[in-house]
Amino acid sequence: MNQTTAYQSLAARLQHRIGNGELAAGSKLPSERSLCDMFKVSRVSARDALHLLEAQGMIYRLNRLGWFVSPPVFIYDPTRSSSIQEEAHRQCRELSTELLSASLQVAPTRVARGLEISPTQPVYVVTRRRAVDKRWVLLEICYFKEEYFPGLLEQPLAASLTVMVRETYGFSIREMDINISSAPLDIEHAQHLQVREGCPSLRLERKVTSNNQTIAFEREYWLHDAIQMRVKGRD
Amino acid sequence: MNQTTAYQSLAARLQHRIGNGELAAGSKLPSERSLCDMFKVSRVSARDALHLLEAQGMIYRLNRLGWFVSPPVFIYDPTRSSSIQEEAHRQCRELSTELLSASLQVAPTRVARGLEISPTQPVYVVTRRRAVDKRWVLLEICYFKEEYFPGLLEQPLAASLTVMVRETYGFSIREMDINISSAPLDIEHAQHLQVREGCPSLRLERKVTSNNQTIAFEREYWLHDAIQMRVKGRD
DNA sequence: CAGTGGTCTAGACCACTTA
DNA sequence: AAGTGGTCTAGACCACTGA
Repeated sequence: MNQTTAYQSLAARLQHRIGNGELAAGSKLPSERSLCDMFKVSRVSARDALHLLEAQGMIYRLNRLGWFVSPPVFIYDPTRSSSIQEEAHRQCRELSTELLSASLQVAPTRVARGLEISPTQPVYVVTRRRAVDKRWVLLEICYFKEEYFPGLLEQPLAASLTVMVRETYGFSIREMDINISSAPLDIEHAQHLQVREGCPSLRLERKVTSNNQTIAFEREYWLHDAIQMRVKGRD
Repeated sequence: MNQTTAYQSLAARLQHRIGNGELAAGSKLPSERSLCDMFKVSRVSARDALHLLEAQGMIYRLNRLGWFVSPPVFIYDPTRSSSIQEEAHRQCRELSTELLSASLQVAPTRVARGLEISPTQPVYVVTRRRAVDKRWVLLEICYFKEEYFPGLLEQPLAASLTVMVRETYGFSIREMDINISSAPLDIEHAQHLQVREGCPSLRLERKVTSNNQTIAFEREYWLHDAIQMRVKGRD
């Protein structure tokens, strides 16, 4: 009934090669034109197959660089008390972090509302990108209330912020409100992650409170195929 | 720098018409060939524009029926104690439920592990699909431990299962383990939701426990652009 | 510079739905 | 039967990358 079209059968064959390890995780696929020759299909069909596998999270692309086999998903608890760093170590994944910017500036309206401050009040904004096994998969933007975090810009901001909040500033985090949705990446965020504008992502918003004070607000954009979330829920 | 290509400018123009209400939520877009004529582009470019808007969650398609403007996202707390039914009512959304199948059968390995039973032990399996504002957006598969739910197949299974568990069987739910990930729909699930095989979805797995007993396991597949999740987290 | 993916054209046939 | 989206071909040029 199904699997009769050219692009579906090409996708199935590639999937098979990925499954049996002929194409290893992280490795580059043959170029689109090679695939056309190898499998006797037009480039449109080859690309349709690649798009299908991309939607399924089997492969991903780096803008104009090529198509690559996806590594296993990263498992993540957004209500974490532990840092992503620690989590990655537990899963034997290599994690790297790059600081993109850090400054004191006025927060977007929605963030100001989350932080319960006036929209004209400046906050610390820290933007970073993070890679799991060398692939950039996470863009994070953290907003810190100025009053609670004196001297924040002098801290080592490429290191764990969770640890910094806990140890340098002495906050014990007890409650977090979390919001998860699917959202397209805008052009700037997409470029940082080396993907196309509009690429679907999992957006996670987190309001961080300590002793009934909202002290920070974070926004994370995860490439949708790179992450799996675990939440321990209570009634 | 950007927005110079044919498909991007077409996408932008459609987005504008959706934004200003010229194309209302739920309404059908002009056919692909009409768009080609109207905007003087090839069909490939027109489809690229539609795919972009689809990835952004602005529009969706029903297999071979056409493209439609997406209604607002449904907001949902997966650690809910209230039923989806009640939640929809609160958001003034119309919700409908259709029972697809219900039977006593052997559970898949992964589910048996979640339920902490042997892989050969039969469980009640209830499959349903649900629509928000007439669009099928959710496929749910519930596995109930046989011993805790005598006579389950005689219950009104198109009604709220949350309420049934609570009132007919007398369980008060206190804890739930939840797993959220992006997953492609297999062909059977896709057909029930009238979308294409491989279409990305948000998959939610929930282990339901009451008094430290695992009584049920649920799996939900949400169309990724239809839902936003709110989680109240604690440390 | 050669090769890559990204974009694009102008056609075509098929499977399916609706009238 | 007419119209839709789904698939497909065989080309083409461009922007960008890496050697």
